Amino acid sequence: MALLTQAPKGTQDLLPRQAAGWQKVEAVLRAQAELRGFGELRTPVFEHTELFQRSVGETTDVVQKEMYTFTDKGGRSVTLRPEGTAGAVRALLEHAAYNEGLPQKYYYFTSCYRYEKPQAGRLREFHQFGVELFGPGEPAADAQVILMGGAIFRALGVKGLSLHLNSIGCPACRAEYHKALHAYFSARAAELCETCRGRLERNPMRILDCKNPDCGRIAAGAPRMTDYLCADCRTHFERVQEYLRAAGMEFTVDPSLVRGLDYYTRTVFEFISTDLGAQSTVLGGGRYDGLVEEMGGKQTPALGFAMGLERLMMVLQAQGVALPGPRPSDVYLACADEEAKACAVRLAEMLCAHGVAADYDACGRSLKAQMKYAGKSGARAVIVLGGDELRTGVVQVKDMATGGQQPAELGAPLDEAKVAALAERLR
RNA sequence: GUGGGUAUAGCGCAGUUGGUUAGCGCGCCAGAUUGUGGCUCUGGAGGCCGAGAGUUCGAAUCUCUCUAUCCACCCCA
Repeated sequence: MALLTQAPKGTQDLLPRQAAGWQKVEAVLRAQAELRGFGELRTPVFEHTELFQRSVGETTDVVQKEMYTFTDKGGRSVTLRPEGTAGAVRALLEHAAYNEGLPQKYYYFTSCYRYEKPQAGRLREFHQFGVELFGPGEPAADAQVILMGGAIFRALGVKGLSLHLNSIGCPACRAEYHKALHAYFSARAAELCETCRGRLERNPMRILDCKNPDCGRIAAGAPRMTDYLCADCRTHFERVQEYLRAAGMEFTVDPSLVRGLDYYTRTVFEFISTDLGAQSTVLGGGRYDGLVEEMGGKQTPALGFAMGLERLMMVLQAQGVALPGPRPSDVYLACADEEAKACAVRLAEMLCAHGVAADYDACGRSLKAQMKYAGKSGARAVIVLGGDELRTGVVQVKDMATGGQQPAELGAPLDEAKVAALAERLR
């Protein structure tokens, strides 16, 4: 197929039929965020490349091989955002929003870009809904964010998701743990797969996550982060679990749960679906208490999550959750002859001004074809306009569900008050 | 970046051991006595059979290369 008529690899169009479903889902997400005191944040699609290098981490796959980076005409290196947190932190610092008082609670809808090979649930342009909290260091914030995730899925009617929870500690206790892990895996390096032998030096925690059965077997006996947490981190993690239990939220502590972005500390979590392919995480997030400081701000506890909207839509689809289509017309104005067209055009605008969805034919179709279109498009009512109606100022309002007709007086010419009365009936 | 699968109409698919005008369903458009949808019937439009080479009298069908797409690894949402 010609390049001209094909969207770039890993991108998707949403036609009205799908977009209507997205709007519905977005409305639910927005409402859930606003219920909990979050306000919307909008940041640019591209940022200075350095922002992502610093926040996401130089050694991560995202930064090393997945970013859409280019030099603009002014010689600056900019990058299409691969995730949403970096921009949120930058905005917080740039506007000194912390001076307005903490906490700062943001939610956002973003498109994100990663140069990856597409597969099920993985695109080059994908969309996230996310939240970020700046300021709250207490485990109650972790609970709020996680419970909000659960509430979103409940509100959308998604079932069967499992919540995986872990703590990867603070830099201090994680260093201890890394040492222990490194020692453990080094002793068994020969049995590990090739990629894991590479991970041994770079990030031994990733070995825990390896799907190779041999590595999995070895990882099962590896030291657990939870056994190495310092007192503060341990207490924090226990509290989070306590609050979740108190709220009736089911979860499993998963010591192999590791996040791929460098900024995470302490609590990390994922909502995982069995209705997706290999990319089964619908929502992932955690705490990043060190990031604001790393970016040049004051030490500020923070946390958040992001959910993949394409993945969410895939789960909804797989579970047969019904979503609305485009809004059908409240009334379709069918013209029996050419003279009626001017009246239809005017009447439609008058009805729209009253909030009534009114449409009419502009393809030059026969009356029969107009009726057919009205029926197919789901119009709730039809008014046929022709010589009689124009003369008498009285129209028949046909209910498309029942087929019954009721007269309505509109006046000849059209009378504002009478049209308003009709609008009231149709709405 | 590394594997494997698949490419025929807008969508979903047939297409025999290579054989002449490439089919089916849905959808789309138009008709079925004059100003009324859904059901039914009739007709119609729409394909360089992913692209390019090769084998052959003859290729949607066999071979090779490329491209796209899907799935998986990796990684993540």
